[in-house]
Amino acid sequence: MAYTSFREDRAEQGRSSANSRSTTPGPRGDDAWESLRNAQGTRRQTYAAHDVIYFEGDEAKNLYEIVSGAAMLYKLLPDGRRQVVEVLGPGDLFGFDMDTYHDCSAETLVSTTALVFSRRDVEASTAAQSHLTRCAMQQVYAMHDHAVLLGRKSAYERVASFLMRFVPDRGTVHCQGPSDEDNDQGTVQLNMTRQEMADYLGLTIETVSRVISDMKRKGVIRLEKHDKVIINRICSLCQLTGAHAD
Amino acid sequence: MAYTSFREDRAEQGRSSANSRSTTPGPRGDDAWESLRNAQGTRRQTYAAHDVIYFEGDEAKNLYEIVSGAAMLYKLLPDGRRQVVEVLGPGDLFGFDMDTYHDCSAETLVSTTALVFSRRDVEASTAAQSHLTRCAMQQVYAMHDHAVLLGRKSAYERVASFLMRFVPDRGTVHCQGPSDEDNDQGTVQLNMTRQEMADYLGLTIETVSRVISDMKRKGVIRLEKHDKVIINRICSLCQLTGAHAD
DNA sequence: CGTTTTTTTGATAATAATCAAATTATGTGG
DNA sequence: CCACATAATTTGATTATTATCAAAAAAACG
Repeated sequence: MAYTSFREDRAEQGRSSANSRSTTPGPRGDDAWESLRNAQGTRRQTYAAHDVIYFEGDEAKNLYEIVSGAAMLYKLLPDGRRQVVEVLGPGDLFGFDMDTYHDCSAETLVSTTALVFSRRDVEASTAAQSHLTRCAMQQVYAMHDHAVLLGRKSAYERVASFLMRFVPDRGTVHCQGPSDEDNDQGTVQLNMTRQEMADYLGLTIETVSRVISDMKRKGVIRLEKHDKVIINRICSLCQLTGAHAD
Repeated sequence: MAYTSFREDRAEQGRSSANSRSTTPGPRGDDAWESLRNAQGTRRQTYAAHDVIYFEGDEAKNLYEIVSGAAMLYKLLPDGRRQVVEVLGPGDLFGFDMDTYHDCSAETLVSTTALVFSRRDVEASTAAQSHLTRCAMQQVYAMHDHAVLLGRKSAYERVASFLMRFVPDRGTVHCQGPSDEDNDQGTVQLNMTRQEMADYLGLTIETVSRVISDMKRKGVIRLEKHDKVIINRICSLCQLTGAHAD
């Protein structure tokens, strides 16, 4: 089993979890959102890897939805320190700081296709607001988890948490353990450089590298070409995230 | 001039900044929100200081709006490490993880009055969604800033940033400098214990205490009774936040 | 006024950053 | 396809920052 670090299924997941509480058959706001995708002002845009989509401080005119690929949002301190605040994949929305100016810069990690919505269209559609709200809430959730990682986890725990994030159906509250007890492997395609990982995890590039090397030495993971991580036992890696009691 | 650490004017600020982009005279969603405040299922609740409003994992039935006072949201790791992820004041909304369960615990910092909205009412009002969206976006903004603080700032910079956060109209992009060049003082009433500050800033209680003592020694601030900070020169403190080039 | 809690201070240890160099991967033109 | 140049990653030695452990001082409370 192999999967990329940016789940194709994340949009679907959000949708289904949102529905789980509702007794109505389909998502309410998503029909409106679907029609926005075909609106006049909506266009499809492709970017190369490491293209800047917008800079922090640019006027916020558009809202973006990733169709395929991956992007990151980051902020810079004047002395050059960088913090990557979000890593986004298909189905994720960004740029919806629609009031005035973008609070972050946005850059692709790999070659990416995105839908670009105009502010006018989104604001005009009250029905689409509920989809927007749900996405914003989802991001607040993700940021809460990330605050725990940045504020309270060790370097080892941060890297382990980062890798686990890209393993589907594992490490979450709903985790049912391995489907096959004897073969609990997984493959994660890292679409980020060590520097990008470091800036996301609040570490230096050297520390990230050292932790990965150490995990390799301990037999937790195996590498293929620096950017492909084979997890030997997912459960073992999960134990290293700090999210488990034992 | 004295002000509490939890601005009474924050709700107003959010509203006015939201309007600045619009040519319509009044906020659109806020009328709907105002009517929700008087809805059937809405009640007013008061809490003592350090009351738990809900626990992480509790079913999310309600949405809360702080009328007066202050609260924090936090997450715990199984070994007891705590991260305070948000500090909230009047006008702020929380608990809107309405899908399933609360992702954080919520606790008051001081005695607090809140409006409690029922999930049903909020979901029924599509117009109110835009207010909800705006609040969620505002929280995403705040979390981005906090990620920079947690991931990239030193202990000294974290404490300085924390104090500056409660100085109105200063330290933001819109800061116009001191109104009176010779008297750039300010007073911040800390409504948090050292432990709560430490858990918010990703530090230990000892480090927070040491930084504050050091700022005192250097003449940047002055203390009154541990929880009242007098900033001698706001600009000097601002220089210590890491957000300035020089 | 004594007790309890919170905060501060001190000494030491641990973790991760920094500085420096080696190694490995990637890309290019012949 | 290979040699070379360039960029990214890894590894090593050392330092800096913050955590931890321990105790004293100050504040809050009944």
